[in-house]
Amino acid sequence: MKNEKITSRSDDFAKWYTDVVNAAKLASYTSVKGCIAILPNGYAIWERMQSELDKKFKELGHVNVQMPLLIPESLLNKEKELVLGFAPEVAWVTMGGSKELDERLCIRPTSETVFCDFYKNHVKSYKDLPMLYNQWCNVLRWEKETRPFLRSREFLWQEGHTIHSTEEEAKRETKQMIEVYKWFHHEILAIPSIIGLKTEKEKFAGAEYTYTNEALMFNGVSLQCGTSHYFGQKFSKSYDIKFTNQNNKEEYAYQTSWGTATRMIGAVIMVHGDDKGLVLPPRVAPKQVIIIPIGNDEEVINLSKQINQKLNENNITSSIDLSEKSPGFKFAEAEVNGIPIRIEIGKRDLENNNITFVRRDTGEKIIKNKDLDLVNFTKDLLETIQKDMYNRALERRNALTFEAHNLAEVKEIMDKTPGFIKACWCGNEECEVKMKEIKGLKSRCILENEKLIDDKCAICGKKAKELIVWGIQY
RNA sequence: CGGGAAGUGGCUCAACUUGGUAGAGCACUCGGUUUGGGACCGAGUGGUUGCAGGUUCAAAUCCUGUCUUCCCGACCA
Repeated sequence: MKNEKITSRSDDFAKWYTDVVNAAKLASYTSVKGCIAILPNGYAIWERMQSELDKKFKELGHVNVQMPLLIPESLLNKEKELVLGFAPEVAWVTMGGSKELDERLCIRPTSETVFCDFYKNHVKSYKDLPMLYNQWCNVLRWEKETRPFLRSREFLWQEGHTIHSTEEEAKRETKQMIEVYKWFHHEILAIPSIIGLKTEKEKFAGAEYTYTNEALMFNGVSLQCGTSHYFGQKFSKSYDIKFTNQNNKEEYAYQTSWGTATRMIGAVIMVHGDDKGLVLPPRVAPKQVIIIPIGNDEEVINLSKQINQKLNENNITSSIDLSEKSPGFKFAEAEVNGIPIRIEIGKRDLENNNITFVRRDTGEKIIKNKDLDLVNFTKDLLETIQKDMYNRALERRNALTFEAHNLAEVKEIMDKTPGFIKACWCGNEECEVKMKEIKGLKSRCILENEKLIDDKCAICGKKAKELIVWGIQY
């Protein structure tokens, strides 16, 4: 008897998604709209993501700091474009105890302003630069429609804020960090994302330009998974951040910021999950192996414990399910939780000198002699699963990536399925607005290194300037 | 923010139309038998019906407001 029903992914994708979040115990709703409780299973995934990203950030010279949660209104107001961009979704603190505050404080939706305020007082000389700061924190944005992980009001993220003495160095940082996000998605999350510039209309408020990392979910809907912004001297001029350069002249500093959030957990679910629940890529799985002994036979339990210990001693995260549940229950639970490899050991195996490996991604059962080279076999299998998951996701993305040469073709594609649609664009915002009329299509990003597929804009027919990937988004 | 649906033990739902003081399955606890795809038998624990107010002798049930969730749309740095 099933106690956790998961709606089929093909019947109702949205329902399937929330069913998986619940069944895998990743998050739970709370009494505040858009503020979810991230449960141990969900948080463990976030910790794996943090640990991989944090390591990479530090390798590249970044250090972690923690800035305040509250931002005085006057400070926020210094950068006009940023204020205009964020104003509709900012929450305010107006009272301190029972006393009304002289100046209201905003709960950070992002921390450019606070970092600028800090840099203003701490950047004196070119010798102080660059400062490569990052913080792991929560932010609050008063979203109207919320969904667990994908769009919540409060969410966890990291925001890097760097400040440099030259334009060139800051631009290099911007590009480098979007490449980090791409690397992370491809190598760790097994998600074949694409990166490119946002159009003027879609870029971050206050940025000179924005790079984005865009992933395609199983149902063909896009999800922005990480952005990296080049600010040039825009913020440093608004916040008066000057340094003395090598020629003893005052100069405004050059800045960047980049961030990615718990939304990536949603991406992992929607790219890899199936009707049985979550499927985790081994490199981000908090538990890579679960051992399920069948029956209470002493020999079975002992062998299970030995295997568990050996795997853990060799940097494979393994655990053993010794609960009183029936084997079938344990199998189903391991599946809903997305654990990449399940090892089954029962009397039947022992009699034949076997242990059974089961892949979560394919369901394939692999029966091996129990004297196999356990550690190397498991490591290889985990790598195979990681690679296969990436390739399947890539195949799916390719199958949902289309080219269109005019609006009629765009409509025809969208009538069948959403996806990434490559089409040329003249650079005019009016054409973006027009495209949006087709089921809400927006430009995801500009493809920089691909040849134009047309010399005309697919929307207005004027001279094409860019090749754009269009899509609908979460 | 507009349109629609729904909130009843941890979960899924019944009782609501026709007001009379809440019931089932699963989960949980205990005992026993089991264990290769979500085990079985027996005995228990647990809710005053999202929240607030109103009508009434009496409200899960009728009315008003509000909050939360889901779907569609708008918005989404």
